[in-house]
Amino acid sequence: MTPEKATATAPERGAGRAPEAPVAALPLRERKKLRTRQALIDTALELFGEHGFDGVTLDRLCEAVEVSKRTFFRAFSSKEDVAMAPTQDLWAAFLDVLESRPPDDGRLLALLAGTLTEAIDRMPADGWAERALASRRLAARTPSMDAHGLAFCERTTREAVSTVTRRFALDGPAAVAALHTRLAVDMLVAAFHQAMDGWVAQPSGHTRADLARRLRTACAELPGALVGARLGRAGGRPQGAAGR
Amino acid sequence: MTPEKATATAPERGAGRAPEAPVAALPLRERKKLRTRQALIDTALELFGEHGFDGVTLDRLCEAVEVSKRTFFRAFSSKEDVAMAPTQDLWAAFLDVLESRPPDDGRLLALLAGTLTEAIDRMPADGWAERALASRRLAARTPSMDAHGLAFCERTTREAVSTVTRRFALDGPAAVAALHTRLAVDMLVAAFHQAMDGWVAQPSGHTRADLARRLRTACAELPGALVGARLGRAGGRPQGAAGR
DNA sequence: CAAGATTATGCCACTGAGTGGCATAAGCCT
DNA sequence: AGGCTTATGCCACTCAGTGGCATAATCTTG
Repeated sequence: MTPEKATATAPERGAGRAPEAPVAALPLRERKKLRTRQALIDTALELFGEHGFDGVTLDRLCEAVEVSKRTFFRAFSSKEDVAMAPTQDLWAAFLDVLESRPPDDGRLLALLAGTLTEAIDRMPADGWAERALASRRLAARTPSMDAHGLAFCERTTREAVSTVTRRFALDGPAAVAALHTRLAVDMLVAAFHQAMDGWVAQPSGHTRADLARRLRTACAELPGALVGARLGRAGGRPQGAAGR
Repeated sequence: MTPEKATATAPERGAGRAPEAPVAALPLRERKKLRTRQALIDTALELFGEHGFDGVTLDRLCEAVEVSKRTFFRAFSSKEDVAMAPTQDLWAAFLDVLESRPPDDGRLLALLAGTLTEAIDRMPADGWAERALASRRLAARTPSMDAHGLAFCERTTREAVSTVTRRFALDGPAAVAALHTRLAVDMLVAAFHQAMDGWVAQPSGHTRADLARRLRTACAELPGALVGARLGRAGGRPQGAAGR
């Protein structure tokens, strides 16, 4: 009723995560929308973290942010959507970087890994890591979020494949190239998941830099997993655990 | 109300997909339950195929099978679930085979691929391929099914990793072995998806054998995707694919 | 700066998925 | 056959998500 709706909640958290547009210098209307959106994300992550994803109804969330449910669904496509905003922002940046990256002569996988690393770098320094962490921890214990996350990942993968196909020429017959592209992106995703899992699991030190480091490590392990992963001779000396 | 509920629909389609139990020789009660389940699957695939996933309400489906909605939810955990039964059966068989497979000295990925091939072989010869095809085509145009499918795949992957970890010793440090195992399973999944996509896309010849063949092909391409996928010199001769 | 065109929001009613409780009927066991 | 177990049907309910329409805010133009 009163003019200020979302203004009350999340008062000065201006730092948005708009990939390319400078936050200010936007029409007032847009800025307001972004603020509402961000307030919904922050409040949602907070409430979900406290009471669990299923323990908070949309009505409750909307009430907390002082926004109608109708408005919520104009900003997000589903309840899961709002809780996955950090991940979605990352991959949106990934596609963005991929789109503008100069052609390369090296390996496709290296190109993709570099692109994702740069995307991580582009995330806002202020609160992204915290939000991403909260989001991932939530997803880990919320099946429906996990499902939506996977679906989003799949959509993104397809888009990445399409972009790569359009922008970068691959050696070999077209059919084989298509196969390789898809598999390469899948491998990047697998490595990223691996990195994310480790990153989330650690007790502290959740920085973007550390996530990027873990991504590099996981990518470096890919060849080993493919070529080197041999089954042991059932009882061979367990020098295995010594390594770490 | 009348005693025969699901008997009317899907009268003689006895061939279930129970992985290990002989269909007959089960308590009557169980057989009835299985019949209802199968009737729900068949009718669902039929109705969904005709009117789209969102074009059929559960009430309509339940009415067609003459079963109450409550009963539906005792057989399936969600609307998506019923439409994904074929895929779920396949992976259940995969885990089953993996559990009872003798240790091996070769590559992990080869072991996994062989296991999945055997699982494909175990699917009922009569109608599985048709159901799987209908299910996949439906999933392709139904986001929520896609999401659920991915989530199921993820759960299965975790279980497979856990089984491999328990039953097969891997060379190398434990942490690296865990990494390799997960990545190897992910690669198998990627290859399987690739195979499935091609299989579904072809106009005819949807047999289990052909699916298995496509799986082998996709697995064979994995090394190429990892090691060989080089970005072309923008016109350099395509000798890249030769390496295999 | 005022008036009109845009566009976001709130409110209301509605569909449809999914759940819990309880009575009943079917299959099961002895 | 009679009692036990378990599946089913029915009913009422919660909650996610949508469409329509009136209102109010922002933007644009003269």
